[in-house]
Amino acid sequence: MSEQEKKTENQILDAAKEVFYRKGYAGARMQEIADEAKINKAMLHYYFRSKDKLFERIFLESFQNIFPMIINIFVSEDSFEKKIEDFFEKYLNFLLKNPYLPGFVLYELSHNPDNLSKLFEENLPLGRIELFKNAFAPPEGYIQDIDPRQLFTNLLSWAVFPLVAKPILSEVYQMDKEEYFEFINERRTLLPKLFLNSIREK
Amino acid sequence: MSEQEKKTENQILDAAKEVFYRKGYAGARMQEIADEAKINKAMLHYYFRSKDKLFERIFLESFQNIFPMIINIFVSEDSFEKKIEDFFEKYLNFLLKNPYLPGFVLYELSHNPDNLSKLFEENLPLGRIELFKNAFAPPEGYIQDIDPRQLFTNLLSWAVFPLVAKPILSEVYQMDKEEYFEFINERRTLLPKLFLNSIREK
DNA sequence: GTCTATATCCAGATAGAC
DNA sequence: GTCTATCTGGATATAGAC
Repeated sequence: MSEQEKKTENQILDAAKEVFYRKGYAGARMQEIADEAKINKAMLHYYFRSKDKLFERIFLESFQNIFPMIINIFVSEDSFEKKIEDFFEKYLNFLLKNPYLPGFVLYELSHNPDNLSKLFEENLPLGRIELFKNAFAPPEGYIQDIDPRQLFTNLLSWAVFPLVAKPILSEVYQMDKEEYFEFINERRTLLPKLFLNSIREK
Repeated sequence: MSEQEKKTENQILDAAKEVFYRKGYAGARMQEIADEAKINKAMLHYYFRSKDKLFERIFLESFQNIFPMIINIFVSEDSFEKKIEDFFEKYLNFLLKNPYLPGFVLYELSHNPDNLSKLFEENLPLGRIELFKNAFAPPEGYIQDIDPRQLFTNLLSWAVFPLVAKPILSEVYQMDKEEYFEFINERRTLLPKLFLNSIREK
């Protein structure tokens, strides 16, 4: 593949990501992607054959981007507290750079649950339940009799939801883009404290 | 309006809600709504003129359903602890009965942010910031120097996110529909404890 | 008010010249 | 590989008979 082809392909992929993230699969238009990529509509089909194929490419990349970081953090040998800190620090950082990603993946998954289990099998390590049980057992000093999956859900909720709900929350709180960014940014240090507090044995 | 008309209209509204919730605005098809309502496609237009108008009706109703309960709970004269308990109890109960509602509203809002502020102005009480400041000031015994909006965000995240992310989480946790329902149900009593813990002064 | 048939439009995809 | 022009299917919407 020539340099020029590579460049065009990347232009298309960037544009497609942009449009699919904003509009979703059903709402996206090939014409809009072409405009955004500053190329001709026919070229899209030349490079990617169909809207489906182009979408699949974008979706898979996005999907695969979401999980590795979480898993890596939790299989590490660090202390429980360090894992929690790392999670919020790194994951919020990642989400701030890709604010539309979680909403996109969540939405498309819940509207096309068909290949969901296949997707997970192919892209996530087996034995993921055991992984949670082990990685998510709070040590002494913390409440013991809580389903680790509840705790993990809480962790994820605090990190992801404020980005998915950005349009609503920034409206309710009357924040502009920068203020909301800063609001999320504060959570990087706030959430580890609150989360550990929430399960601390008294 | 006759009884028969009323009945037909309700059939359509129920069907439209079902389909829009599952597919979103762009993905929904008038034909599918007609089938679901067991009527003719032309009847849809006779009753609601256009897809846009039908959607608007469904969306507005859904939007208005989400907020009143939250507000009512937090402007009550109950103790802070009671408010938190009430919130999770009632709101999770509501969400369990309407599992697709939050995802639908979140998604459509983030993809059509145009009329968002108008929507809020017309459907939510003024001075909502003051409302949060007052309703969300934790009393003595709790950490004081945290932005109340952060706390409210945390509250909402724990309640709403697990439903929006149901397809993913139930897959990761390998739960079927009933198990996931029970999983959410457990949170009604779990979350108040954890949330209050998270901000308790030591 | 309800239906069938049809108009209109638009989006995805392709043909074919260069 | 890139473009213009065009095909085709499908979706919203309407006309018009009953």
